Amino acid sequence: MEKPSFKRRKESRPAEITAAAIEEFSLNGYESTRVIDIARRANISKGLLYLYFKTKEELFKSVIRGFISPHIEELGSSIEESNLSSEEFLRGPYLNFIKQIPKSKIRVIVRLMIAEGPKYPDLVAYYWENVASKGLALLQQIINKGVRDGEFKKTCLEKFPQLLFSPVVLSVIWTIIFKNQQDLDTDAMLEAHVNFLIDAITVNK
Amino acid sequence: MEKPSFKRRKESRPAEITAAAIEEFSLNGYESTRVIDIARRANISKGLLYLYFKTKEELFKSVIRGFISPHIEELGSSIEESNLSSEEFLRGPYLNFIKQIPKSKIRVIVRLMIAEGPKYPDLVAYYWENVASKGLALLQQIINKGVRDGEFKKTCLEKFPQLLFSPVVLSVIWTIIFKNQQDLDTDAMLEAHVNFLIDAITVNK
DNA sequence: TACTTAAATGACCATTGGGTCATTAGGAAT
DNA sequence: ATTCCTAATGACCCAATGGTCATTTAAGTA
Repeated sequence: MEKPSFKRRKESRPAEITAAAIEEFSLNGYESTRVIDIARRANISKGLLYLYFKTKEELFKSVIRGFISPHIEELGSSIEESNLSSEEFLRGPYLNFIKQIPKSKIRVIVRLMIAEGPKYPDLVAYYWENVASKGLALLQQIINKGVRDGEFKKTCLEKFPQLLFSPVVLSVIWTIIFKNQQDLDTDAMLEAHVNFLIDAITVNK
Repeated sequence: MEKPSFKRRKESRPAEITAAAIEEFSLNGYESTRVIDIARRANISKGLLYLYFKTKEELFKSVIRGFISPHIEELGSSIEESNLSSEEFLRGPYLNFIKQIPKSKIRVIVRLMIAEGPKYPDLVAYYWENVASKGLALLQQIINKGVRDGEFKKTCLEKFPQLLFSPVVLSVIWTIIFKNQQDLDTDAMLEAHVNFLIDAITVNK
């Protein structure tokens, strides 16, 4: 347990540094985070950090990329279980997935993308291609399937699947900004929204 | 027109500086914006800027506060015209109001609040008290009135008026981040959303 | 045990950028 | 014209920080 002692651990270093970096970046954003603080949190010297990452910027990008991959997986696996009806999918895997978003560290990514995105277009492009566009396509797919199967009516959700997702965005932003002003029960809100939508677009009655 | 020449213009300086600051902050965020760049854009020296604003941080706060006031006015005046039914209000003044948000410089404020908010709690508090909470209250008021008047059904919008607003947030974020990836017709989306909601919650049929 | 490799250190460098202040000069008043 | 006040300047100061590199030391090997 103790301080693991400053031994040689080539393989585990990058992950440790990355983890430390997430913490620091999430605390202060990119610019105000000092490399030395990341190094200290990772229990290494500044010099060693620069042995594994060429620059602060490279570390930053590495952090974001590393953080995204796991979520792609998760997204992918949701698609697999698609023997469910569209309604079942939305009420089940989809709702569960989005419920955890405002509570997870995805907040950090969102904050960093908004704050630093304009300065790192290649990062945004990466994020778009690997996460956002895929998520959007998934939503569209689900909705279209519902319509095709006669489960859902034709609505603006076909054209703007973002509307299904927008409360998630609001939840994330809210928890970043207004955490100390007013709590928002994001679970309840997201669930209410899904119920509301399904109620509004299902065919029968 | 020419360079206005470096004359004494005590009264107009603060506004000029503030305007320049908005531009620069919106370009680079808070940290990466250098005071000298703001000064240059305002056609003054760095020293003069410090005659009108004690620190970079004070200037930052001043910018945000100055930017918010006008929008409070606008919000206020919307309430005045409340001889409209809730549906009319939503389709009319409300829709017009939100349509312009993703196109206006409010983007800058949102970006800065997300990026720097955690570091300036007093700014967030100010923003919450003067803008966010008021806007939320207005929404709630409209919805409640609709329900009271028998115009709307009882729905989750009563408890989560944020759901009415969430596509606006998504639009703003989208235009900040994915401007270069994929355009989003925010006008169409916001209009579609309002129509959709009203359709789903109006009582008759 | 002696030797070698490279992981790890931290003192150091160079630059950047917020903030200051002695000095200059516009323009109003006499 | 002369004087005076202060808006305006920009050279300067210094703390902070990203990045480097000569040196140290852990650990594998013969």
